[in-house]
Amino acid sequence: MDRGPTMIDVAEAASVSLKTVSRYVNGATNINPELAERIREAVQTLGYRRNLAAASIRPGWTSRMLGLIIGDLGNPYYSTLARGVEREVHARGYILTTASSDEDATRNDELVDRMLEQRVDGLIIVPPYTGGRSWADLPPPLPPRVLVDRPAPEGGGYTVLADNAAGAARAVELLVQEGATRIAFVGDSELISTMAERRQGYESALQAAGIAADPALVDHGVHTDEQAEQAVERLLADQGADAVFAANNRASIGALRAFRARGERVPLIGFDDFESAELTSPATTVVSHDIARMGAIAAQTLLTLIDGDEPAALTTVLPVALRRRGSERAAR
Amino acid sequence: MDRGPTMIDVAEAASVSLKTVSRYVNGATNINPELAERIREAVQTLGYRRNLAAASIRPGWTSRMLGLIIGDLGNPYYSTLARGVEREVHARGYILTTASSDEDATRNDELVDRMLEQRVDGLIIVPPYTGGRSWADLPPPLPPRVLVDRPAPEGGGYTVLADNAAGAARAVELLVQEGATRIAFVGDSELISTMAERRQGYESALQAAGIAADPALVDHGVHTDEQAEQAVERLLADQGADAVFAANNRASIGALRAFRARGERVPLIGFDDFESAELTSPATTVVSHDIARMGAIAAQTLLTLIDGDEPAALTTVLPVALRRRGSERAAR
DNA sequence: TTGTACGCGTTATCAT
DNA sequence: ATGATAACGCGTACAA
Repeated sequence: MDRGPTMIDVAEAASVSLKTVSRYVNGATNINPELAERIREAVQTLGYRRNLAAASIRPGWTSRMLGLIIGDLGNPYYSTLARGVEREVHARGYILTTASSDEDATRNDELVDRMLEQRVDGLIIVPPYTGGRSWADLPPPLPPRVLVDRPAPEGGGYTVLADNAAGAARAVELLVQEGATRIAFVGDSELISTMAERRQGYESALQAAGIAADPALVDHGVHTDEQAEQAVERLLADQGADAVFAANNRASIGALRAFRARGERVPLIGFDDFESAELTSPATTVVSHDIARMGAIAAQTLLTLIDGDEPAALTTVLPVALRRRGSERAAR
Repeated sequence: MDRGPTMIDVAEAASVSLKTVSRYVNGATNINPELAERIREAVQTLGYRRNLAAASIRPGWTSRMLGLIIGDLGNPYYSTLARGVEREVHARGYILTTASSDEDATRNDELVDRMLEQRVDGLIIVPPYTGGRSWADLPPPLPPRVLVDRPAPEGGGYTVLADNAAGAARAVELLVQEGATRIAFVGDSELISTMAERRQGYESALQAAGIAADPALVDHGVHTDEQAEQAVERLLADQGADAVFAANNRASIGALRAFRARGERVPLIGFDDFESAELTSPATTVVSHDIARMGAIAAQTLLTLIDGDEPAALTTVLPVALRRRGSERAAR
């Protein structure tokens, strides 16, 4: 099998030593222009291509590869996050290997192992919901790591988060202000820290409004659009909910489906924006944050660590904004 | 800097030769159980981790890394595609380095170079709209490559596509059937082959229906939601369009926005499904194909090539389905 | 079955 | 400024 021309071939073709070629390829300045020209020519005619894998095994050298592990690349939320990371790291000459953990701790651990074996220079991870190995249990040496969207189950580490509790509280506050008293909470498992925080924001806003929280109005078992639709249908029919706080975009979409199927809607506010929130009737009000920016900040934090510098903060909490579009009001 | 324990360290700790450790790590069977146990122990206590980068430079060994270059990871269309690819290659033990070209040929070429230098075992590429370097101009050795979603500008190579012309024709056919005679075409640049094909399907369906194509009803200058909104507004107001064929999901969303702003809609069919097509009123009819499957097939084709086998087809064309939801009918 | 010695493509040391 | 040579971590002839 042809492995392509190497530096040695280039050196021979240019009648120059190996080291000089290495210098040339790495952009060293102190090279005789005449030799440089010979090398350039040899590189051109031979079609020489650097072997970064070989270079990276040298002491002091790195792969200039970063790893990103998220829940599901197919989910627009995560792909937007990935895009934010990508922009930042590409600008610095890194390439990104991306992988989906499917929120499975074992899968996540396997991916981490694989990327460590591949000798990535750093890792950005959205920790899976629960379980899995603690970072501290891994044998050194370990590259820098930054957590995004959720803190690590075991805590600790550089982390970039959204202000989930405040966002949820803000949403519930507005629903109360619009006259709702029985506000349903529809979301994913409480084991996910973002969900726990949103739930907490929901509770505290109710408390602040002097409304007793009714556990029957809360559904934490929603993983898909379909489950969300059923949950909302049930909460409307059986629990007399007079407003819905949808704790993620799947829940929002499920709620909208339930409204449509029922031919009747109640005030709704969702967490996280979604592509066509403005196209629904009425347009859907959401609390949301800049996901791409969250990714970019995580990337910046990681690159700072790789440079050996100290990031500004151990935990960065991003603000959440209310995008008021109409769905928070009662029908008609 | 600590580079971590190597095979040599493990061999010493287990009082065994380097080669035996190598055998153990690579899962060879013919190993003295006693030595294997000693090695296992040493690996454990030392926290040994394989260095895949070092292994990959050996002759006959590969990086077990694949490269994926798409237009924009942030676009749900491409992230779904990426997810499809990911599923397939992970199952085979490969990791995926993903990158966005932003449809820029130069950027695309840079990314290709970078991945070749990183010695990926194969490449899956959504070719940028136009220009750039021909694959044939690259010096060998080159890993296998598969094109997805669009053929290479220079033609050739293994390619996986959707049946764009048929899909577009199907959509226009239905709009005609519903009574439309002045159907607007709203899409991105004709330089993109998918767009050219959809345009062609649009034309041929009109012709088949005996309707003269009016170039004034065609807008190929739409790259964003906003531009699509403006284009549709203009086509409705100035050109008397009585239906809209939106040639991609950005165009669909722009059309829906325009309808909303105008307070008046006309029959609409879009190309490519989008997250909340079912939530609009009426629900949006689209022609679409299984994007994740397209990615999976591209991945399978690539893996077949990597195995040294011959893929079943040089070009695979995936069927497009009509999802009828209501928006193809006239208002009220 | 196990070990020795070498090569993979690159960069760094050190002498020239 | 340039070149000979030694690593880097690993897998494989080939010998034992």
